[in-house]
Amino acid sequence: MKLHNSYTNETEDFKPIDGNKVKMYVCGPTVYDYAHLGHARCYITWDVLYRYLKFRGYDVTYCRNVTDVDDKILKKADKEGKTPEEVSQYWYRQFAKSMESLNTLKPDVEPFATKTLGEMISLVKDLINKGYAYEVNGDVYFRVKKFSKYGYLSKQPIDQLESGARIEVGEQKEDPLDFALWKKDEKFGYNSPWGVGRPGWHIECSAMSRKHLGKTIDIHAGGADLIFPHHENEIAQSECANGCTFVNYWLHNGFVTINKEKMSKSLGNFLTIDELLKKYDSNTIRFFILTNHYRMPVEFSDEALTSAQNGVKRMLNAKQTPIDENIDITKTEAYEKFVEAMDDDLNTSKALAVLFDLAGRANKDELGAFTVLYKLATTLGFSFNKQELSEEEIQTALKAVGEKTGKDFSSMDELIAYRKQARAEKNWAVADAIRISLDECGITLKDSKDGTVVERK
RNA sequence: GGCGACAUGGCCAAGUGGUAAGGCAGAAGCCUGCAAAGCUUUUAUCCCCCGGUUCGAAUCCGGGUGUCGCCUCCA
Repeated sequence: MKLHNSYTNETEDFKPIDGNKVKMYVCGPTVYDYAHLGHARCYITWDVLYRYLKFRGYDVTYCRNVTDVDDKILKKADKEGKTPEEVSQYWYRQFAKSMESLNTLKPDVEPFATKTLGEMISLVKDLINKGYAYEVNGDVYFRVKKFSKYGYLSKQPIDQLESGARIEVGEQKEDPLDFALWKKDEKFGYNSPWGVGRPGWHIECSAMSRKHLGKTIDIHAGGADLIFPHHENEIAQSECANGCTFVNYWLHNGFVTINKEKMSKSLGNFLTIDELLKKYDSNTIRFFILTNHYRMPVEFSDEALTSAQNGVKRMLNAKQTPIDENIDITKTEAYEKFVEAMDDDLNTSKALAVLFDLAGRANKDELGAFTVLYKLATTLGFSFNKQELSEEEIQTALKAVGEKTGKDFSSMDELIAYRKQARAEKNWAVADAIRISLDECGITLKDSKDGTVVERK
């Protein structure tokens, strides 16, 4: 399989360090606010990679950290009169819920920064001992100029970076390029050899990655906005401390844009996952994201989401047959095409075309087509679980139909039976009134040879 | 200013040297009491513009134009 490595800027053959074992790290969220569609894209993309690697037989260890020590968390805690732990715990739960709603798999390891402080401190110590870092009045900085490969990932000439670098008030860096590994913080800090303070953001990932996956890992992924400075700094820290390559494959996803601008917290032009899920289901959001290649920008619009909704409906509403476990899907042409597409740097757009072809064949009663569709679509993280109508929805609908027809219905079955009778008597007016009334309640009624079904629109 | 990416039908999008996948929307037909769903058919002599290389380019090279991103926290 081939993956595009941001470090070399080339699409390379993927070869794990150790046989079929894959160590994969994804930069997780800083938990202080709602996750938005941009986050959804990132975590869905890497969820698909995780699922696909497993599908291809790799033994994957997926680590995604939680940054629970950060200026923004402290600010929020201060503002709301809560402890930083209360804030981060609350928002972590929200994040976890959103991820679950989006049908992403839980990472194998989900470390919290505050639970990895020992490793961070030992990493900073290593860097100081090797001369790559220095302490000034309780702050510790990394000596960027000592690491000759600095700027390689972001393709930035060092002199260019230099012209943009600034020393903030209160900082005592040797060089404007240097970045903080540890910041003095007497109010919210933790004990360290340099006094009470907090870790810098970049050291967190270096430490959590080393602790849970080791010194050299196969894949490190995240949003393209993390390339500089976050990932650049991680490389500097890890490679200087460990004396070996940090990551073999750097993978970065593109942004979600809205009105052609990057969707982000700072611009305030974001849609939260929760808001979105009120209007569109998780399959729709996943489909919307997977129609584009993961490195390309994706423009959000309601039109695009509606188009995704219609598309995914066609794909997943294919005529279902029981899953036949006797079918060896790897022997099918669809599997070959699917794998060829996905092996090519996760060409999900092409992979979806394979699924549409299978859906069409399932609808034409081709034996086994649905089984293959089911297995491949779930590999991309789509869910075939139809959301049942809730009791509340049913009661509301029964009431609405009751008012229209002047009849009391105690159950949906009774309603359907009544309508069946009406149809048998060619009482189209009643039959149609019921269907229209249900439609107004957001429920679609379909008549087919096999009977009548009702489902959410 | 430095660095990077992108430009394909009404919309989204794949394709990176051999004659334009797929989805959405639209149209026609079949099916249906009518719908919905499904099935069948149908929509780009052309891939931002101008040059060049080649038997042959959307695909390679040069030059434009436009859009976006990173260079500060950011998925």
